[in-house]
Amino acid sequence: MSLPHPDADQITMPAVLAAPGDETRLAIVGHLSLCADVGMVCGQFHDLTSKTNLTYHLAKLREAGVVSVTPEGTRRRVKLRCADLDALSGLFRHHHCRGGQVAPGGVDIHQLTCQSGSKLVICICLFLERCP
Amino acid sequence: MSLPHPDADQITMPAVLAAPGDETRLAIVGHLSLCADVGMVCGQFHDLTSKTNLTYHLAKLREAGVVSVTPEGTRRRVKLRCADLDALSGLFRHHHCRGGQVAPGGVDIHQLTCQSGSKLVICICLFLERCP
DNA sequence: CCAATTGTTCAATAAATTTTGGACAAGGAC
DNA sequence: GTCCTTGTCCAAAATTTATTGAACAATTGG
Repeated sequence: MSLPHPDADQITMPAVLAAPGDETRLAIVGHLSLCADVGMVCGQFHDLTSKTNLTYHLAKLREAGVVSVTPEGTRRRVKLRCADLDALSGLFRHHHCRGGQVAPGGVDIHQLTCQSGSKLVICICLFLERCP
Repeated sequence: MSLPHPDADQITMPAVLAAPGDETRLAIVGHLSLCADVGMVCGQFHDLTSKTNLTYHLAKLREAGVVSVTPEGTRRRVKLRCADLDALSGLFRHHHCRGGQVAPGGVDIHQLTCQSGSKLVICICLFLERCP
């Protein structure tokens, strides 16, 4: 039975950026980024934290849409949702650039709205490829 | 009198990524990213949270090395440390790519060490420009 | 069917983080 | 010098997050 994951259009940049804002989850994402194609099974993270805590943190990452978790017998395979996150990032860059009339002080960032109609997405440009 | 800021070589990727892992600080960084050249003064964030809480969150971002805070009379100007963060990001990409022999399962990410000798930096590749 | 393995659930606990509001400090304007 | 504005400090409270370990569930292998 598959686990609940947010649809691609339900993934928001704040949630995606907030999810790794914890040392354990950051380490998990770091490991996964090195083998994005095949992912990893839960057992491979046991040196990071306890089994129980791992369950907790992987749920956080799954619920944020950062990873997908797929049962494989008694194991579960975890992968970064690269395609969805790339799409989110790309979509965001597109809109951020469009809205990118930067004025000193209070730019109304509410004008930055994703095309998909998802919740307001706020950028951390320094982590993303900047507009040319 | 200037406020204490970490030197550029004391800024670590985990701290930089973790600092915006809070809705309020994420919003602050989002605002700042839209006017990176001139930054903003504290008063411009008052619609985000209370003055006291703002003091707390800006201290968090300053201590992580994400922003610089400069007194200007009774006001304080906050700016993203773009140059330092770009340097961190660039340095990290350089080393991540060098170390980037990706094997399924347990890649020893401890081999990924910043040239500057700062603490181990773990990448969230999906947020950074990928290696060609 | 039983044992082993993997991972989850649960409630409780601990730790960390965020928020609060009044008092306070520093700089600027008059 | 006084008043105003901006932002800080402080301790306490509230909220959130992370961790724990035993019991449990599902799958696999024999």
